[in-house]
Amino acid sequence: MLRLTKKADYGLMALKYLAEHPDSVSVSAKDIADTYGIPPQLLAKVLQRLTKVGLLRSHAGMNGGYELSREARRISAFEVIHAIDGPLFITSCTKGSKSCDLEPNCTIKEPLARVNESIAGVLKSISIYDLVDAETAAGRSAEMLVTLMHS
Amino acid sequence: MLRLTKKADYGLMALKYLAEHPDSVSVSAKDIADTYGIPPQLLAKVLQRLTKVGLLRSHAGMNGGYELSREARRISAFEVIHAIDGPLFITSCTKGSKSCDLEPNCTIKEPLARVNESIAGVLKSISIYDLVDAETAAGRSAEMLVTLMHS
DNA sequence: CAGTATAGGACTGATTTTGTCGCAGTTCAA
DNA sequence: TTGAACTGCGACAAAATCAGTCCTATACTG
Repeated sequence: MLRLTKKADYGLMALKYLAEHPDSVSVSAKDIADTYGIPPQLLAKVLQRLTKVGLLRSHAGMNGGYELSREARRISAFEVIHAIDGPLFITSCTKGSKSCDLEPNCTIKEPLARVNESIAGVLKSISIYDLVDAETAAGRSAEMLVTLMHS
Repeated sequence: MLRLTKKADYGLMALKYLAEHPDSVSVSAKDIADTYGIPPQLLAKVLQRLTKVGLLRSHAGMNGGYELSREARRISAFEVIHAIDGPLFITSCTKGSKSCDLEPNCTIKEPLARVNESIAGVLKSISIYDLVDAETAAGRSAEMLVTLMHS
């Protein structure tokens, strides 16, 4: 439960790949798909969406491909996931603007909104760069938070 | 994306209801389903599962129903969600014990494990009681964490 | 122009989620 | 002791979502 779609996974992996290859001017969707064994056309769509929201810059034609539009350190996992999977709602009732259709009202929605924010916060604190170098400050801070919350 | 199933929602709502009615010896699935407009048989299954994992005590027969097996303060949202939706994995690749089937290896899985733990931590810090009284310490601590992470 | 890429719509199949049905066992109370 | 009101559970059906493919158009390079 509570898991990312494969598309979001693919997107994060692709961005990580791009962050690891800053030398290459641009990398094609096929290149990335091949190295990870991802269906190329599916990854292409994911990258197209990430381009649309401005996280990537695309370059059509021969030797074309994608590149990060910002440095990896300034792209959060949240942005990627949000772009691909849509808005983050932990409760199944909150569908966009419309309120819960359950009778009196979804009495649980409001208190869980905080949880939602907490999770979004965690995701926002993780950058693509953190995926490359797992031993980074943000990673450690996330760990710290866990222990902090357990206390 | 990243949302609970309706079953988990129903489960949380039901537990909250039970926490709000400690006077009643036991409440039937139908009672709760009626007050919230939830399909009764579906809620019944959810409650059966929660009983199975020991969060509820059931009582068959006339005037039967369910009651919390512990005080609301000592039942976490995590336990409920875990019981209903299964283990919490943010990456779609981590299916149980088996590692990712993506080619070299899902390079993203390991760094996201921390995120997973952070989210689990947030969920563990929220009790059923917190859902009843949204202005509780744990709720505030969760809020605090969000601001802390944004800094 | 030929080849390689992105852009994107339409569509199909797989998987998951949601909800229903039917039946067996339990308890209570008239 | 019988029937109504419950839980417990497996099998199914319906609906929604996700994953993946196909096809066509367009853009850029040499």
